[in-house]
Amino acid sequence: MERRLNLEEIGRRAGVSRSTVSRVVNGDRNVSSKTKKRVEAVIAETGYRPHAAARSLASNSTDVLGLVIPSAVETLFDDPYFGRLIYGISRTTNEVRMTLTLFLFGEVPDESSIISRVVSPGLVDGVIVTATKMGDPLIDYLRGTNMPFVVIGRPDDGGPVYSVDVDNRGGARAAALHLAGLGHRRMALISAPSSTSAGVDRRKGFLDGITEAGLNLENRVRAGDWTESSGRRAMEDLLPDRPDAVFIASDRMAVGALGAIRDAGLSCPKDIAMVSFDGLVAPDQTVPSLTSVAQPVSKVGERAVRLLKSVIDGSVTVPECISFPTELVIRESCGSRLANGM
Amino acid sequence: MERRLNLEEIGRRAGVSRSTVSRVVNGDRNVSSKTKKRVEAVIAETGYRPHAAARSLASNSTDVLGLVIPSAVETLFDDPYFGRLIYGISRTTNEVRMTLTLFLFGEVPDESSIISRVVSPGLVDGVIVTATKMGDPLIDYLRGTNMPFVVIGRPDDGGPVYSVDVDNRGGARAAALHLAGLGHRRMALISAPSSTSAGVDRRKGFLDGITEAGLNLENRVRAGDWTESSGRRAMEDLLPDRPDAVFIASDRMAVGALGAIRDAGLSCPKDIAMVSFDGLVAPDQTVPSLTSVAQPVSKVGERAVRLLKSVIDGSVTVPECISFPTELVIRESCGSRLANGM
DNA sequence: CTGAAAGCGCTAACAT
DNA sequence: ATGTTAGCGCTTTCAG
Repeated sequence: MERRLNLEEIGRRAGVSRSTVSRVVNGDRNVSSKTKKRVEAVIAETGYRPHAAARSLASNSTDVLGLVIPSAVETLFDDPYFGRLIYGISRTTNEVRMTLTLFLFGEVPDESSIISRVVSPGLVDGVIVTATKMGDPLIDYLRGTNMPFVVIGRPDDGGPVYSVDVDNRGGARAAALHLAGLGHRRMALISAPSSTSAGVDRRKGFLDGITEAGLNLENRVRAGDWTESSGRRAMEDLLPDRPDAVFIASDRMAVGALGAIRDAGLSCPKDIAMVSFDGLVAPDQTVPSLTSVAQPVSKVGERAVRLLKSVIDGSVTVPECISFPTELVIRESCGSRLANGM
Repeated sequence: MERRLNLEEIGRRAGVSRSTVSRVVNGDRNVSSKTKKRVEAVIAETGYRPHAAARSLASNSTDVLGLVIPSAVETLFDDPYFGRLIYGISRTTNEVRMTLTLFLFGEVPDESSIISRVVSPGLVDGVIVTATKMGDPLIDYLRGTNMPFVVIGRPDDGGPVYSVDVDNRGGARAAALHLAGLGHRRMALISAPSSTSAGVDRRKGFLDGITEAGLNLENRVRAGDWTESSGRRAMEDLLPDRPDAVFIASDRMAVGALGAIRDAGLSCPKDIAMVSFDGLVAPDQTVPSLTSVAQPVSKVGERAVRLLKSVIDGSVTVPECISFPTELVIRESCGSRLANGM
């Protein structure tokens, strides 16, 4: 009859106690190398793997971390942002030898049942929360639990949290100043939803720059929803107002806008110059290539994991907001190479 | 002093035993409604949540399922396929009240350590394996364990597994016949990697159709790697051979190819007709809109979850391969509307 | 309908 | 360096 493969059984076969086997498995130094060899041999030949749940229960730590993505179902398919972010998070999670659990909120009815699972003790050691809508109750809810969490983005109410963000405002401001420096006067904005912190900050930053340059937008402002088609529609809607340059709050929307410009028989950057945000579209994927405010997405993911780990193990205890700089990557769509005679 | 919140403590406060509380939590019918009310009240006011690890250990089931995506890092960012698939899987996982854990293999060194975590008992009840390279040892490895698993795609060696796939071959064949019916004779193929089953099957299917139509491809075949830029390069490389129509094994690559055609001063579909595969690009995202063999990606994900659940709970015990039909969605890029005078 | 009691497989403090 | 022991919080017979 087959015995269940556990510490006790491995110990029996190796002629040691279960504690010793546990020590070997966990790399405890207090084991003679002779014993260690023997135990490792038994483990190898039996294919023994420790039972994760038992280990979690006894050690009160799961080595699992959760990634919560609420209400972003539409853009998740369409925007390379989340793929990149998940990649950065996943890679780092592997690196620190943990496991990643994904909590994707789709429709609203999911929400409460998922939330309660997120904070269920013994499932994850901590969570990363991303793409939170401004005023999302999730943050407050998490504050009320003792589940460690890190927010990606800027939580709206300014309350103390651990967070990782990029300098959306500064990046968008730089875009405005760059376009103004190129001589554009009738600038326009295609913004992202003001329900997200990135949307709000990029809008503010662009307006900062516009104001600094002594310009204004008049009515040349349209709202997109991160999707390519929303960018196209916004651009179509904007064309009658004859902007000479436009800042678009995401690459994905910019790709849509490029289509609208082309369809209207106009040329970017000659008729309309364009700067977008993200830096996630390769130069050879669009004509013209996109001048874009690049954000280090996978670094953000990596940092969020490391920060969360520090919060979990108690090495960081005072809320900190990490912000990564953004960088204006100049390519063709802004027309500055043309302007410089290149 | 604060007591730990567990079954025992809830029972103490409600004046019942821990067993009764457990019954209430798990919806056991053998509890008087009076007792049930009282216990539920205590649970609500204390915010008690059962300890997942303890539950897993005692019940020998985690209610967690794993999604394994090996070696697909490049396309994960770029191709809407994985977003859609993850969405379908995640939605269904929520629906059946389970939790989803993500195992993303990045670089090779990750692999063995992740694999061993995947099959670690007490972590997940079963896994869905996707995007497996042909000949990937992972399938064989999983066969050697008693971890339930479902493969998305077609495992290469034909051994018995539970799998969910789409009719790649039939769909690609339909594409060939459609183009042939439109009168094209110098057809071309931009294929996907032959290291993947979808790549192989779409290629075979297209060749089936070409042969049936009494045509051949001569040397008008190029290989892409699923990315947009590979599609662009392949198309550029193909143009000197003057194809009058091309089948491209994925939408993403087709978008790249469209750019190459445009840059060459040619027109799709007038100069080159095009049919691609996936049906994942909205009609308004490209000009012309893509005629594409649509596959029901999120349904595949949903079915995989349900099948896996059946395997886990033992209600399905004989390996079955589920295949979803594909559907040729005719839009502009194939030129059939022009041909019909529409 | 409810309670008592025996584990699930592991960790960690303690003892030797 | 190794073994002993007492839980971790839950489910699940088994009694009653």
